[in-house]
Amino acid sequence: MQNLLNKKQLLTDSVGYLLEEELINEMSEVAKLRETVADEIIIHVGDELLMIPIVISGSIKVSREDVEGNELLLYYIEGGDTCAMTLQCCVRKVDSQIKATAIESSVLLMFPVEKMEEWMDKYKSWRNFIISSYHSRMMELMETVDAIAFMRLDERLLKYLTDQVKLMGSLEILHTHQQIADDLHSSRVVISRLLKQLENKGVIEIHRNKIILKQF
Amino acid sequence: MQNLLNKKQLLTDSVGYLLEEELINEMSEVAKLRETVADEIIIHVGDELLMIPIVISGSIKVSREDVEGNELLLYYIEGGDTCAMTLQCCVRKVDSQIKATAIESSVLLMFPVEKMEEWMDKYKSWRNFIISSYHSRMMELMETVDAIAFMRLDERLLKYLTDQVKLMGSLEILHTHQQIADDLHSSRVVISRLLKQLENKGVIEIHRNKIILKQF
DNA sequence: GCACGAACGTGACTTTTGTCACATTTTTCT
DNA sequence: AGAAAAATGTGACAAAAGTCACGTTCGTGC
Repeated sequence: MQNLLNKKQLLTDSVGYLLEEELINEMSEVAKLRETVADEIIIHVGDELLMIPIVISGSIKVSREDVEGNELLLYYIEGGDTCAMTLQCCVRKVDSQIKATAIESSVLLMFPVEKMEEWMDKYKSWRNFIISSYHSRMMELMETVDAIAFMRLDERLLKYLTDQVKLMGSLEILHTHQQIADDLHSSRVVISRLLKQLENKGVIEIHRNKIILKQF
Repeated sequence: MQNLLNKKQLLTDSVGYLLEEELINEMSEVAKLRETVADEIIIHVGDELLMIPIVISGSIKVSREDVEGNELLLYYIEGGDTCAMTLQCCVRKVDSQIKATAIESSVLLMFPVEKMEEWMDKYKSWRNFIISSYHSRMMELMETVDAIAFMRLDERLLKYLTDQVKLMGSLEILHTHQQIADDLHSSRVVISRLLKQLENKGVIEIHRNKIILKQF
């Protein structure tokens, strides 16, 4: 019971301004709580998707990974949002095309597909929520396409750093050069080189496992 | 009256297997017919979106374009499909982020946003149609991301040519090297060079304004 | 303290892609 | 036919990014 009240509170705090109380109540009843630590992988490429997550707090990184292990960051999902794409993957019983990783300790609530489909019919607010989620993801994906297609790697790197700062609300980026290289689908050596250039320009400070953005 | 029956027929033929008759009837009443010739631009970047198209026949090319005139093909929309993204753009009164071009003479039916929102509440089949459209576009966008991020230009070029062949149902690709360069966001010289390599390998034949794919 | 591994720095070189300049061919328009 | 425009071919060069090899620094655990 405490648990149920707890879930309702989490939902009210994160998506209460979007969804009506009756729906929140229904959601509280079927939600499964999942807590993650930083760097925990939530969904692997090829996973069968049985439940759909809503992010309550924290941040999730969604990335693409091909057969050869190439990786590329697509977008982030923050508190109060969901990855609606998983819904259709679920319905169509398609395995996950993406990898989802918590980039900080996060709280998720997981919902069964059947309920989500039921809510689509029953609640207008839910429909708006899902469509809006699709739209946001789509826009973010377009931004990613823009970056890969039109920007040079040094520009993408700077964008990555500022995005990270905005997301985490801290000027300190706690990543190794290798991790950044993975997210941008580049190599460690190249990223180190470009970071050094940014340091020489006075834009960042490089420390072990940490980069500090000096001008924002 | 003839016109109305005509629209109903077009809708039945293209999306009749997805949407119920009552909805098709409603759609026929508000649809505006739009016919395009090949290479006609249907939506420019920055256009205010007032109506949402459903492609009845033909093929539409959706591409991204940034301020400096850089261009990149994102995906195609074929008969029986829609660009659901425009719906949300419409609702939120956001200007178009993409350019849509007919790649052959095509027939579209245009619908007002208000009706589309109304149908979202009223018809389950419409909801599925829209969600499914979002999902397909998302998947295609991911494939594009994969291509830009993980493939070399020669591989992307070959993929572009085979995609084109599949789409148009003809082994003859009626494009100039410049057009291909634009779609892939590269330069004419580079594309000419890579095409010549493909010709030397026996994969294609190069003619003026035309490329013939020899092995598929 | 020392060994070890992880993270980072760096020079030399290669591959991929883009750019420039100019030649050639084909089509279009008088 | 002849001029102009569009499409393509090509060599030389430059820039961006990736790769390789190896060195250095830093922190942890024994």
